[in-house]
Amino acid sequence: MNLKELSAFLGLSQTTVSRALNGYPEVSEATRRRVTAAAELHNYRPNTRAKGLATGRSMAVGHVIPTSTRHEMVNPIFGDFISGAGETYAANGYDMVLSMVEDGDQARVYRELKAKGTVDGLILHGPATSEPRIGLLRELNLPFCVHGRASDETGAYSWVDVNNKSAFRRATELLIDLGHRRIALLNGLENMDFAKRRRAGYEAALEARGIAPLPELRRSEEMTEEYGHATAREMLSRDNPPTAFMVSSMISAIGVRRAVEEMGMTLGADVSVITHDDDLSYLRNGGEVPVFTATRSSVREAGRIAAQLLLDQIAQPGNELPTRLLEAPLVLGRSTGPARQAQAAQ
Amino acid sequence: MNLKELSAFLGLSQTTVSRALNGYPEVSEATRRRVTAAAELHNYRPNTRAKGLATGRSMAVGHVIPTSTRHEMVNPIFGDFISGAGETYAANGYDMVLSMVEDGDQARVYRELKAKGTVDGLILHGPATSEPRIGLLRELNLPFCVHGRASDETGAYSWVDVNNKSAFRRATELLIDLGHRRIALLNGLENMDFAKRRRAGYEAALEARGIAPLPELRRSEEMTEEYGHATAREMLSRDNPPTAFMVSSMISAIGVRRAVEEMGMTLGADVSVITHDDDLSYLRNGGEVPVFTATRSSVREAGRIAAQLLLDQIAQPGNELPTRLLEAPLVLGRSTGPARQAQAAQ
DNA sequence: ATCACCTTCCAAAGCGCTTTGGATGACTAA
DNA sequence: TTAGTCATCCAAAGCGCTTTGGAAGGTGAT
Repeated sequence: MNLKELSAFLGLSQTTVSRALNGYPEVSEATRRRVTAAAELHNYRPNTRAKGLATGRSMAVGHVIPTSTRHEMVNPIFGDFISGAGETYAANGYDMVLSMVEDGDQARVYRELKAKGTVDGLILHGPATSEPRIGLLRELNLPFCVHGRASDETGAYSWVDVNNKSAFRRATELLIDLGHRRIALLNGLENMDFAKRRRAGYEAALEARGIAPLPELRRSEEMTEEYGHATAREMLSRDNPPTAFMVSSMISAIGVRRAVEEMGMTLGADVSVITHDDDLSYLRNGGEVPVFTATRSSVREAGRIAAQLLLDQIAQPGNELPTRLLEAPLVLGRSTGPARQAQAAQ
Repeated sequence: MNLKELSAFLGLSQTTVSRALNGYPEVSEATRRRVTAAAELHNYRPNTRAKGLATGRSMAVGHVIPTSTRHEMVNPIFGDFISGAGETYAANGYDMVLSMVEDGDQARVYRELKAKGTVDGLILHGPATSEPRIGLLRELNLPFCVHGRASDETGAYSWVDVNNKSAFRRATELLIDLGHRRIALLNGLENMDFAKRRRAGYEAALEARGIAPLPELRRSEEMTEEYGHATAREMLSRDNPPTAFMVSSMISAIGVRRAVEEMGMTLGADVSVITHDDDLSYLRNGGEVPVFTATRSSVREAGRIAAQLLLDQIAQPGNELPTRLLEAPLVLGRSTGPARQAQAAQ
């Protein structure tokens, strides 16, 4: 059933039917009711492409997901982020189109999405500290919202981010307060902006307490379980091992826990761990007392917000570019406790 | 830049330019080269909506991801599956549109996608044993491919599935061969088809060896880490605890491991665990010797294949509905070993 | 009765593409 | 020369919708 058929059925012009369905005032209430009833009856939905062609809008937003052939890693947080964003889109009549793109091809894909008119706007995932995509999207005149920030970017742009620096600073301070001095940092790849900020928070806390950050206690990799496991094993086997770990992801923290337990130690007693917790739906760090002490921030909620900020920009192009900084509270779990040497000293 | 402008620039008709770009033979090679060069120069890409309107196809396929408000669970395998599917789509010029939909709303969304003409086909995720969506899609005349199967469905449909039954049968047999008799099954929700098949494989192995499947050693839940942890703790605290676990997901298996180690036992020595491993990119069970003995099947590869089967159907509507059964080899890791009592008996 | 002014509706153009049904001219065969 | 064939190109219709620019009819004031 299309507009033509529906208006023939009603004995009305396409104009009137279209206006009735789109809430224009030039239609009497009586006919509007008649039209909507008939549309309902025949399960009429305007064809997306035709509508888009006529209005010049696609009613769709794009998510370009970087995948690298090197390690075929799909960021485990995408599921939750996209799920949150999807809620917002659904509530506003937008579709979400996903492109999986190899790192090098990103620019080409952005240009194509613009030229083909596939989407009205974009979410930019996984920003590096220096992020050429931002300039490109600005130049293409495509509305966008970044999940994260790009430290080196000087111009204004819309973003949603967690306050990574303050979260990691507070978490590190807690470890110091518990008597830990040798605190390792298992970070994500440090060309990623979030990782850079977390490291900054970690180092700020150490330096504020007169502790020198040690390069040998700092690692920066793709955040897999095996990374956490291998790194913790290696560090804990040293002569002067760390007594605590700051970890950038639950997945890697699980690897750290595996290493700790393999080596016959106990988490929260022999070794302390604080992780960042994205509050993933399939990896809850919950219960009355969480397993891991963690800086927690729901990435699903971030998705909801980013989508909303983007839709706002699309609806009102002239306005100031919206941003949102989310705080990540430090929740106390069972993976932290006083440092061994501190106990001995008391 | 649009067709009109491009053909004006070239001094050709829109017809000729369109034909040149789409590879029709009614154009001389010389003009074709001229046209493609100009298109390249101006970065011309045909508008998706206009093209779709003219051809009646959207060049997009839909993925409807079920989300339930009850537990807000996003299946952790979606990221990898979609990543695989996305590769296939990209290689064939298709877009992927995602809808996050609450369970109850699925039928409505399918009807809408059809009526609005948003997609040319669909991937059906998470089939239950009895799956009304299959009948609906058939009725809507939308090509689709199911990731998984639906046991109760009698008609033909296209699917890609892992041989869950034979995989879990073989895995259970291994545990029996190792001397285990009390083998627990931590399954997914058993209205899900895959879970039903895994249970069938597990029970077939037990019964073939004269072991009665015990209801108290069988659990069926959403496959979270906490589910694995809580269930293993509870079962291992009993008077007559299981000596081995068959687990339906790595995430839950990680929870089982946590419980085992918390209770002062060692995986592979005191308790054996075999899990299904979807070979997720962020949760590799790899290395020379994998952590978990597992039935392994790449869900990313399944995504690639499902997408291809769907595109084949769209391209050749008349053909037989393609299906594909993937075997999941049993890979030996460090989480399995001979049963304690068996050792004692020897 | 006349005019102005709403209210309610409609015909037709246009969005950017594909595709049908020729038109044109060059070349070949008789 | 004439007709037939081919290669190459084009004008215009159509995909399903929105939106512009009226038209028709009803109402109230004069």
